[in-house]
Amino acid sequence: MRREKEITIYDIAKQLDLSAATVSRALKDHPSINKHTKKKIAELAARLGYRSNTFASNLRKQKTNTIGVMVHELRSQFMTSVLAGIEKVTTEANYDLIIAHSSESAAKETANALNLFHKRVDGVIASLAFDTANLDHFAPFEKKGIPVIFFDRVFEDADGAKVIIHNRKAGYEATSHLIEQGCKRIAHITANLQRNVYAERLKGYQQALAEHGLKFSEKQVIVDDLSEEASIRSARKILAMRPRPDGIFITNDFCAAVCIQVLKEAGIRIPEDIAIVGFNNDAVCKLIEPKLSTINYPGIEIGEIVARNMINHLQGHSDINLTNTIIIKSELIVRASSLRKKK
Amino acid sequence: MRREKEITIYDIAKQLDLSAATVSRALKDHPSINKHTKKKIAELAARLGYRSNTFASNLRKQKTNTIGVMVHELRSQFMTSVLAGIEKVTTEANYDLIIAHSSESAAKETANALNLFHKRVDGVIASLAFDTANLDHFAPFEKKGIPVIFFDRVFEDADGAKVIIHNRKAGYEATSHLIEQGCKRIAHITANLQRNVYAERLKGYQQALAEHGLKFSEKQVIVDDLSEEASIRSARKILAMRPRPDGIFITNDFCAAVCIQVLKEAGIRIPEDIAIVGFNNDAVCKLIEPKLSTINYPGIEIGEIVARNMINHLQGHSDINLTNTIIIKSELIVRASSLRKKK
DNA sequence: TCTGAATTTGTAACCGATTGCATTAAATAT
DNA sequence: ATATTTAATGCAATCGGTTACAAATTCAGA
Repeated sequence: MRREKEITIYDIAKQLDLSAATVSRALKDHPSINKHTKKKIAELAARLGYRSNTFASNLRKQKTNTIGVMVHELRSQFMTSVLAGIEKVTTEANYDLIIAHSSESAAKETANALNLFHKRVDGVIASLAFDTANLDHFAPFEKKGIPVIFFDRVFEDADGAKVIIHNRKAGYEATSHLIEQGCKRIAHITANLQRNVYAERLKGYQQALAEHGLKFSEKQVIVDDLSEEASIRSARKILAMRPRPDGIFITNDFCAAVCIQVLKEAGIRIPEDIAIVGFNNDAVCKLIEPKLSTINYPGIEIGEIVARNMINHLQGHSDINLTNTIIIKSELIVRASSLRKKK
Repeated sequence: MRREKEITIYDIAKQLDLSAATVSRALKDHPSINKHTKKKIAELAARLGYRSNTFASNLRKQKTNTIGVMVHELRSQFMTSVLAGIEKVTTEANYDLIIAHSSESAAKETANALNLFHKRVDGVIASLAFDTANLDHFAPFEKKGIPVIFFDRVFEDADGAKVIIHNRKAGYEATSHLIEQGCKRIAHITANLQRNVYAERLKGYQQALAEHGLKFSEKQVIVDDLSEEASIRSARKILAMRPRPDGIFITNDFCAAVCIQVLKEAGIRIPEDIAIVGFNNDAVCKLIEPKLSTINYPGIEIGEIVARNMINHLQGHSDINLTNTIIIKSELIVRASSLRKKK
């Protein structure tokens, strides 16, 4: 298991009686190298199993060809879809990814940002943690001119590029749909309202209520953390409400699935007694009984668009500093959990 | 947005009238540097916003501090759990990850291996694609002495380190459980039998049948690809069997969830008419109706153990070439989908 | 045959951190 | 006061690829 010596451009140069400069240029198809020479070099390189040393190259070029991705959680359908989309685009463009996840902790997010900064990523793609209160930890990137693009969880008022869906509109559509299905007392289960996604969905919910002459009450809004335990807690709160809600807009499919289960066990019929709309269009929507109405939040597309913008910026084809916000289409998908009226 | 000049150890050295060597040693806490000097250097480094250049360091040290992870699919609970486990351990040890996924294609897997090889990862952690037929594409790593550890989908007979569960035992327990619940005609839905995980589970299934005096028939084994469409196809095949099975051991939870849905729609009662056991213990198990019995396949632990072994090897604390196979504990979790008898 | 341009290749200085081998200074022993 | 350790720091080469600039070669046109 003795390691073979690594082949360098100097080895190739020596064998062909050329200079390292010529080999270097030939291997990257520089126009001023003779075609015939290029072919000889390429052949020998292949035969010797030459592999370019990225570190030497990066050191000299002062580029890392690496993009940092900061996410709040890896283990959700949505996030893995986003990552798959990012990966597709960046791989094609020959960029590496460093994926860092904060486990929903602002402290860990700060540490991750610092780490990526030290690793000298060329750009950062980020979705904020549950309790992130400001963007100070992204300041070093800005100071050095390193592009940062946010997606999903963002500060909508902050400067900087972001890719999001129209959360308010989505919340509005989900709630309006419940109203159209005859719901009069619609509750809302959501998470930390400091996060734009939840705050905006709430606004959409309120707007729909207002426009249809239903009055809004803070008591109908349950804020917790979307974990399994929180979901059970939330469902129990719904059961305890008097009068009981006849519709719920839940800001996450997994949470909705757990709630449905608790409600069903308590003898509630869905959608007859309570109609429910979730959010994200995770695979679980189609597996539970009844199937879950939801808002389609297309992770792959989001990932592809974020990554495409990043790459274009890094390669000088465009400038994200001129872009502020990109809004991706999302739409309501109606399934059995909210369908009371036959068309 | 003008980029500030990057600070190097030379800048620090000059300002303190020291040599770069001293600064380099001080920053990594080398014992032969005076405590007082170290403190001065650390302070100035912090004040100037110094960040070490990984490329220069890697180039000199001939190490990348990067581990390549090759997976067949990102978008499953199991795999993201494994990744979370790997990430936890490698981050602590200050290693980066490059994650490459093959989308279940052997061709893409080969390309990924080559890519990681050129990126000079220090080690590789891999789970094989659906149709990978040999390990030739890992030969370059072996030749250079780069450690490769396989997990989940492996070639059990091949040399090399691997981390797996006892799939045959798991298949045996799942099937035995169904038999104990009174099932007489037990079908098995699985995937490509070239993959050890499926082949072994099948063996366990056969063994359980044999030991309990039930006869095995190839007609009771359905092999497809575990996608949603395949799962529907498989469920329809079950419905068409005469006599109809009264128990099914399905080698994947998602597939089992889809099957249950199709069967329920056809009027089959679960578990009364057909009892079902899945595999993996994904979140979906507890969300569907009835809740799914399954084999707990602990992704996080697998990831942590694989990564821990890799790091220990890389740091010289142990040698994976002396290890062959690590078997992780897995166990049957009984839920409503298979529970016919009350205790 | 000679000149200027075009083509092709070479020279050498980087990029920034690491480390074996001095060297110097300070402390201890004789 | 001198010899011997011990502690602290410096020197300089090295890792491998890139690129501005210089040099050599070839070719066309006069």
